[in-house]
Amino acid sequence: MDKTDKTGGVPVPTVADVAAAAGVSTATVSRCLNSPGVVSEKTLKKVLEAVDRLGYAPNFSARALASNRTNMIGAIIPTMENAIFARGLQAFQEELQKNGRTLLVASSSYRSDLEEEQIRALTARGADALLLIGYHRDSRLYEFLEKRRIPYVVAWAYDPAKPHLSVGFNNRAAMRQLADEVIGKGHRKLACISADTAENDRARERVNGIRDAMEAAGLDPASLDIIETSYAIDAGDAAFRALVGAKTPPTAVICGNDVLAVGALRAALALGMNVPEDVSITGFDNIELAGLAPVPLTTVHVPHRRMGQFAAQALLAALGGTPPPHSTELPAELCLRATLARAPAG
Amino acid sequence: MDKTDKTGGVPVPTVADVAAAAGVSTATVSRCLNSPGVVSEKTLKKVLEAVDRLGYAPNFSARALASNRTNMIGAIIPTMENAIFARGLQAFQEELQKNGRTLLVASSSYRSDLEEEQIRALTARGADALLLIGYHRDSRLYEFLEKRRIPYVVAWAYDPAKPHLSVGFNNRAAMRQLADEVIGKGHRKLACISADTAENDRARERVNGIRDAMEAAGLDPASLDIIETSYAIDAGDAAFRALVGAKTPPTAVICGNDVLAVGALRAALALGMNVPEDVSITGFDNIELAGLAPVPLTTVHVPHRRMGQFAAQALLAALGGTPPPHSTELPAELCLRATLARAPAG
DNA sequence: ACAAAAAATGTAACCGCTTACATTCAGTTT
DNA sequence: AAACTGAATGTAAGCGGTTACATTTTTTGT
Repeated sequence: MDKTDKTGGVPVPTVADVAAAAGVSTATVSRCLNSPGVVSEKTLKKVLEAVDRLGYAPNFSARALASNRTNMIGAIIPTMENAIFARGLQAFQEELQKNGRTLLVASSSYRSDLEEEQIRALTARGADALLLIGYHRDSRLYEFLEKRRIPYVVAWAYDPAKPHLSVGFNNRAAMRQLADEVIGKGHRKLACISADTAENDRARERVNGIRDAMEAAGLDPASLDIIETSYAIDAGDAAFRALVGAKTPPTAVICGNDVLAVGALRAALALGMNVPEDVSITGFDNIELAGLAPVPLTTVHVPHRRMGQFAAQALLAALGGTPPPHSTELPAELCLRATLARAPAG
Repeated sequence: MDKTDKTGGVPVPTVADVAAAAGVSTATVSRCLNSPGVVSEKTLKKVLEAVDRLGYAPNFSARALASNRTNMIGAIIPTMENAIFARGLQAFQEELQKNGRTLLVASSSYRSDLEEEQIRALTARGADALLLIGYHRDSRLYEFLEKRRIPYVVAWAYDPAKPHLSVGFNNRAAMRQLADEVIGKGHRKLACISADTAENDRARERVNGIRDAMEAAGLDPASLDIIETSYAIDAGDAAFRALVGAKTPPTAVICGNDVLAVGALRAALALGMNVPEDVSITGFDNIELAGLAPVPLTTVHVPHRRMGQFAAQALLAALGGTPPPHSTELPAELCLRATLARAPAG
């Protein structure tokens, strides 16, 4: 306690100071803080009293070094910009906090190369476990994590065939359900605005879900017009204009997420079309925006908060050992609003 | 390299391994990584070669313990739920990343007690610097940070009178500007839906801005109906209903942020009112939602991304020493859309 | 009351890295 | 060639905790 820290700040008390103040050894202080059960009532009280008299707080770097765990959990998400992951991330963080863990965040901007970099960066930083979005990534990375014994959970997707711990929903089935609904309304000429499907398994599965529905309904899946673009309102707007400019414009445009759908909707209205009378538009995610759009969006409700919370619990279980973590499939439910209606006659 | 890590994972190479492989001392390895300038070309190459042959990555906890800096920067924001802080936080993180720092996140749910807890938690975790939102907090906390010599930046607000490093805009002046515009449209009976002003200086300043405008226009500031509520769409909806139920309902409802405004707008439309013919509604922030609401929202545009980026730069400067950091006032500009119009005759 | 078992506490090594200081080495200067 | 530099490298002492193991204290059984 008598030495000032390197930056000239105020001296910060250490275990040794607390030990001295309480008249015990540093080991006992450490035990009082980490496994209070094994020390006697009397010393526990004595030590805790000293702790808060001195305002002691353990140095996490030292603790991390000695115990080989940082109590930090990393999350690598495609973006924090819009609400797609924000709610889930918030829930994830709340759950971690409740359990004394801290959240490390990095964003990959939907790029695999950046994601890889971030995974390595966060593990180097000592993240005890990781939250990852979707399954698509180089198998090298999965091997890296397995070798290092770093627990991870794949969220926002659920595929029982995949060997990874995951918490999410079946993107393909959810979109299939929505597409069934669309087709049930008499739409025959469908189009789709999607994120890049090459590196984004959720986007890919959603498109597959549409194809499944078409096939089941006797429509040719190849007749589905697909535009792949980035997840932005303007991109949705532009894509929609391209689609309706085609020789046989679709009567329904199924979008890979709500952001694209809102962009498409904006374009439709700007072009003087009536939604849903002239064209139906659907989204995916059910972010706040969806219910508040100029025409409330028909979409698929994704259980953001529960996903975040369950993902945190799964990782904590994986770290703590008990009970063993298990993958969880959460339901994604149709959310029917105003942008979907019967196909115009013709 | 011959010992396996505690969890039974694969052995992770250490400086000692690299040193042995390169035939130098650990000090030299450390220097190659941290100040390559002071070692000879030859050894540098030798060491770097060994580093990537062994796949060595420094252990950050050890590094942090030894060097007394973690290269992690903490951000404590009220919420990640909606887009209010998300864009800024994303920009903040990008800038940190570009400079080899990692972002630690905690959210306070707009509660001072939780914020205090988080500030202490993140500093205990070793955050080298902190991003804080707004000025309002116990002076004990500021003293704590000063004593510990932990740089911090206050963002989303800018008040030259405050002694803290800050990056943001003048909430009062920005709202004043908007209120001037509202009053200029002939509105005389104003109301305001705000977040709690007791613990939220940004909310408070915004309300003060409205009062400034009223005073300047010869209106009695005391005639401003204020409802304080939480930042949620439903809260805005409920507050609006309460306001229009009064004996002399306002012709313009100025909301503390876009989320509240969208709620108010929803309520107005649900009540069968025409916006802006029957009532004007304004927001604040210009989040994505604002431009896409059923009636596009008149609001104040806040430079989210630049704030995040500048805040990061200011902290990096404070840590690096050069150049010395300085507070920055960014402009917040009026964003006139459809929800504001002339007051109805009467 | 005494030995044995159990519980509580202390001692000290170690986690992996940085860095002050000591040492070595190569190049100048005289 | 000796003495003197300054640059490059090595040695080893921490950084602040945790924890295996040793030791002391308390409890239990007879």
